[in-house]
Amino acid sequence: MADHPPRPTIKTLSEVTGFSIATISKALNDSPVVTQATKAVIRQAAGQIGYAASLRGMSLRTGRTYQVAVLMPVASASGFEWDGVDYAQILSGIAAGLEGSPYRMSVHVVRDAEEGLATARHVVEGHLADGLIFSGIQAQDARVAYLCDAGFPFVTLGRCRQDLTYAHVDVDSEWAAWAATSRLIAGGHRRIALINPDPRLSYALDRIDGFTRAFTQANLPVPHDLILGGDLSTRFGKEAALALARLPDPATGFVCVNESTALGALAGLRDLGLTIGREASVIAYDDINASAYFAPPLTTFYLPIEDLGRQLGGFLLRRLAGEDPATLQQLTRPDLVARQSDRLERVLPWEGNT
Amino acid sequence: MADHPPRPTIKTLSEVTGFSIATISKALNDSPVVTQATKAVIRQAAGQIGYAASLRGMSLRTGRTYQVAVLMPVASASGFEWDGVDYAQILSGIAAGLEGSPYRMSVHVVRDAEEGLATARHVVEGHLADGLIFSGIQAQDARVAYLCDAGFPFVTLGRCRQDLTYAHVDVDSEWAAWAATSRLIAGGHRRIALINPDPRLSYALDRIDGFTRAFTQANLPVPHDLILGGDLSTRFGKEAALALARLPDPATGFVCVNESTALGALAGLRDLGLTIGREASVIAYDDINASAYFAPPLTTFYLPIEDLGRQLGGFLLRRLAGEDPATLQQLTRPDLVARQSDRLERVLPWEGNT
DNA sequence: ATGACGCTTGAAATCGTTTTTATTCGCCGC
DNA sequence: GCGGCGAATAAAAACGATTTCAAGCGTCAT
Repeated sequence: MADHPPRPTIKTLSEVTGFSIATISKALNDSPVVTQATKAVIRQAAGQIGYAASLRGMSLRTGRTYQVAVLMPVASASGFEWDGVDYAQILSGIAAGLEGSPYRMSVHVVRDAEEGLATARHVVEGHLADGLIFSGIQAQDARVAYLCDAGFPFVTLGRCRQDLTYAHVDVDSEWAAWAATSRLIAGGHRRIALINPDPRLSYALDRIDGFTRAFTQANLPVPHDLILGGDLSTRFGKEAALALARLPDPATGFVCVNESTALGALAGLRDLGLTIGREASVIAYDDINASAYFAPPLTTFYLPIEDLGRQLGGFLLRRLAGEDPATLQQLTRPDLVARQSDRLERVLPWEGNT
Repeated sequence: MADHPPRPTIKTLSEVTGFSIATISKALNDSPVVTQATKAVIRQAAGQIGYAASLRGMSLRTGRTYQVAVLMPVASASGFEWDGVDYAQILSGIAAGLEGSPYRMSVHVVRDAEEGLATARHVVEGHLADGLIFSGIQAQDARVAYLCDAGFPFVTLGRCRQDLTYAHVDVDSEWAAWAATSRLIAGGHRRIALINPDPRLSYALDRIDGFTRAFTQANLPVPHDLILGGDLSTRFGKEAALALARLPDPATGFVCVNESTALGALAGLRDLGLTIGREASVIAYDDINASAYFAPPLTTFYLPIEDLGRQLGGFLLRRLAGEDPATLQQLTRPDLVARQSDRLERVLPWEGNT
């Protein structure tokens, strides 16, 4: 190991300037008790010798860690199948939202919701971080309940269905599912499938709500038999599409939860010899801009997940500054990106009547 | 905020057991100066009251942070185009490799190599972590050189081309490119393109080497004009394939750097009305198991990136324990996953001669 | 003249560990 | 009987910051 020159501490700065360490500390923290003149001298000297407060020292004294913990879900259950979620982009956004603050980001990998709760507990009880960010919110979410109860600052990507006040950023899944379904209905589809994630997830329920609303608004029966919940893997998308398209009264429209499942659905429909855009239509949530390159390019609802991450980071910072969580809530509506035709081109028996 | 019962410190434990905090500390660190009997008593009591040493305190005293920093590259340059890299899986692997140790993982987002160097410097000089893990190694990599020089423990995913000894995990890209190219040559292709990443990356050069070796071994001229370097985006894959397939003497075989570019290449070739698997063939590196669902399913070389991550974590732990970096080096050969036909089916002028 | 009062700065305590040094105590040898 | 030694534990210093409280020092009213 090469030996670096020892990094300056507050003591070094004290010797250099002649002020006591107490004054130095107060000056650098902009305390009102020290004169502007003194502050100026100290700041100047600090810049001069390249002093930066040691997070370790601060941390021990203040009890704060200057760390933000992020719970990153990873779908090891499905054997690391691709799930179409670019979590790196979310992390990138969070980091961007934290930029300029002294907070750094630590990432904890969690395999499922139970492990998520255990990790949250661990972080809180071990004071491993000052705040928490996580996603994959369930309708009844034990982590949200626990953290609210513990009074620990956190922001979630997604909302649970419990009556709790907490900071969150979310996407209007109900609206998106409604819009996607309505679009397919307008294109002549009647047998529309909803390829959904794990039904315990809050946004899975939101999507079902939107899906249902589209049918009731159009005065059509809701095809409950075409709602399938699974994981986000391409494999599930394919299996689901195959099953749904092989029914006696098959599905012709598919509202997929994301691009990964949509890719699977396309593969399944292709295997059945169906031409997408003519005999079947697929619509998806789009996190990563890949559906533009599918065959055919898919109509999607685009979520700027990097922006959402940025919001998460920003909200957590404000929450840490003491802001009321009730004011830190945001709902984003995804943008429609129309690509492939959603029109069913075979003869529609009900066409004449409309 | 709800108030927790204050977490037990070493002082609490001292009061409970009657031993001094010095003895407690030594006992828990298994120092030989304290008797087995005393250790047993102290450990028992520690378990009883649920004592866990505060990382803050340890950190301040020892100078260690018990953190491992990971530099996560994010391709914001291309406007968050999908790059087909599931960094979450790598992080998951690293976390798995770190499991059981007191080390946690902090993630620093870096946009390019320069920022990577700046962040590495910041981590080292600010003592933000005890070790570093990063990827995207360039042939001449400033980060590797700096960290070697500073004597800071690190492990890389990838090898640079400088004569330095450091811990690393890598994939045999030379071999993979050779194998992919050879396979296409055997399938009758002569105009084979290499869709490569940024040519400053070390593995980009490895791939060119393997590509070249396949041609020289087959006594064929190397089509230097068909080597294109860009980013990992689907967009680049498409643009590259379009350009290469429109040449007067067009490429018919495409060795892509990953599934994202391969998806783009497929889209481009499809736009030109070419049938993949008959008039053109595409082979790729496969990180995420998505190519099985492409049209047609692609032949790939599969990289188990979660395993690589695990190795990275394990190696760093051993490096932190003082192990010689020369013993912490590993090269993995990816597995061939044969899917689509690599055979060129139009009439081959040279077929008669072989 | 003196005590109270601002105003600014300094001394000291504190956070929870580890590590160096000191202390206690029994025992052995002379 | 006493110095010395080894083994076990205790005391104290240190890491680098923040925070509480005290101190110095003009100014002004009494």
